[in-house]
Amino acid sequence: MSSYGQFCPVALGAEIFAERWTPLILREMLHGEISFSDLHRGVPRISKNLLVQRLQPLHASGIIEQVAAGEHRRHYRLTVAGLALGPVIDALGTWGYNWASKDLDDEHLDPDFLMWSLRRLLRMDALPDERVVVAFRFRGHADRLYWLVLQRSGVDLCLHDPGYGVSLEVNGTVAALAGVCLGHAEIRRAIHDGEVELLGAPRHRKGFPTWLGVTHFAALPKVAAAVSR
Amino acid sequence: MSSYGQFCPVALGAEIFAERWTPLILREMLHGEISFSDLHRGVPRISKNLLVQRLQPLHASGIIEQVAAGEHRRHYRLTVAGLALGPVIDALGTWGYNWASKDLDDEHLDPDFLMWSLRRLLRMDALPDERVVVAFRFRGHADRLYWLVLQRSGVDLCLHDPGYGVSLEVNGTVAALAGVCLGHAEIRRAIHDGEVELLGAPRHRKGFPTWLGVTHFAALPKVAAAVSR
DNA sequence: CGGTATCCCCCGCGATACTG
DNA sequence: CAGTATCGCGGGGGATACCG
Repeated sequence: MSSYGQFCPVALGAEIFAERWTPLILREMLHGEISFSDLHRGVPRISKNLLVQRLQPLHASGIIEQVAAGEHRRHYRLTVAGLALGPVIDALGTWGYNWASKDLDDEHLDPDFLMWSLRRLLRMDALPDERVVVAFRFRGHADRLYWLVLQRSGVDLCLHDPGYGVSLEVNGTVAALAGVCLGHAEIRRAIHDGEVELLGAPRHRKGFPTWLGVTHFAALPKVAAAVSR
Repeated sequence: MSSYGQFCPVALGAEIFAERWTPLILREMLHGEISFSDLHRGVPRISKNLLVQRLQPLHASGIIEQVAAGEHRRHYRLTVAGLALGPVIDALGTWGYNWASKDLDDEHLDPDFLMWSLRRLLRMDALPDERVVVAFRFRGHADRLYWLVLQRSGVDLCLHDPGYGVSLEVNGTVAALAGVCLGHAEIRRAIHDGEVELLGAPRHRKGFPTWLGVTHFAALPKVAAAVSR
């Protein structure tokens, strides 16, 4: 029995929404049409099997649908009912931002997800005209390297050297850059404090801080009583 | 691993909120201080074991706390951080009301929960001065009887005849009365259509429709596109 | 009332391989 | 890329009994 057995609107909503992984899947889909692979990149710790299992009831409930995306490609997209879940995601994220995002433990600081977030938060209009390749290396994760290929026409995240040469190297802690994404820290201050180190030509070191955006939750009025736990 | 591994506020919120049963538990607690037993009555299909298991992380996260309630009694209560989850419950219920409350299947129409809802939705100020005992019997659930003891000083729900004598007898379908609670149907119309039958003195049959309230979600602006599924 | 303690079963989920 | 198929395990959770 997967039903709560209640006709209460909260219970009816929870049957669909309050399922493990589902809020994260919906969060990704709120950014627009998306392919299965990109969806998986946004929620990397879910298995493909389980992702499919989560998408099925969302489809059956009329919350998502599939649309053709070129030859032999399909994308997922929210329906009107799915878009109506936006305020729920927003309310949940607002709570999470105010009450749970201050002291993050290592468990929440996956560099894969950080890179995917940095990619999403890039301020496209602030990027330089030339192509810039930025390499990232994180303390405590020496085994993983990332390359961000920045162009105004589009941005790529690579796990292997794309071969164009590296314009800027970023070394730092995941915590510091996550704090920047969340708007809890200033990138320039993190650099000054040595939590993030930039290696490259001065124009790229100067430019980098201007390319990064922050989550839209950072624009919320702060809750004074919110404590770190 | 119970963490999503993401520092995103939505993920951080979901780790706590999007757990099975948790939204229903929080919904009950938003009504104010509550004892373990009453909490269980509002979520009758959860086991006591599991209810305790769900309360523990809420306590550890600083969302709920326990307060003394007389000698040897304790109640649960939301903290400030817990009250801040109110907008999330509200957003979820709003979605559920608009997109999932139109066509309910039997699985969602548990008479136990209906009675608990009726009890909560009674308009205390509209009750008569005298004590009135209302007995309920539902089609398809002939084995279960309920008595609602109405007094302006307080209301009791009993599973055994309280012995004061019965002033009014209500026979009907769970679906019809659930529709009334949700504001989808008018109780007078349900009576006229034979979905609900009242047996008793005329003044009680006249009074009964005035005693019932509807969920506050019914006051929302209707979403035109919302379909029944 | 307000929970613990214990037993045990099932299925949710991860790992791995495969397909069009 | 976009999933499906299969196997196997672990623990989530139901049932029941107990306790202060």
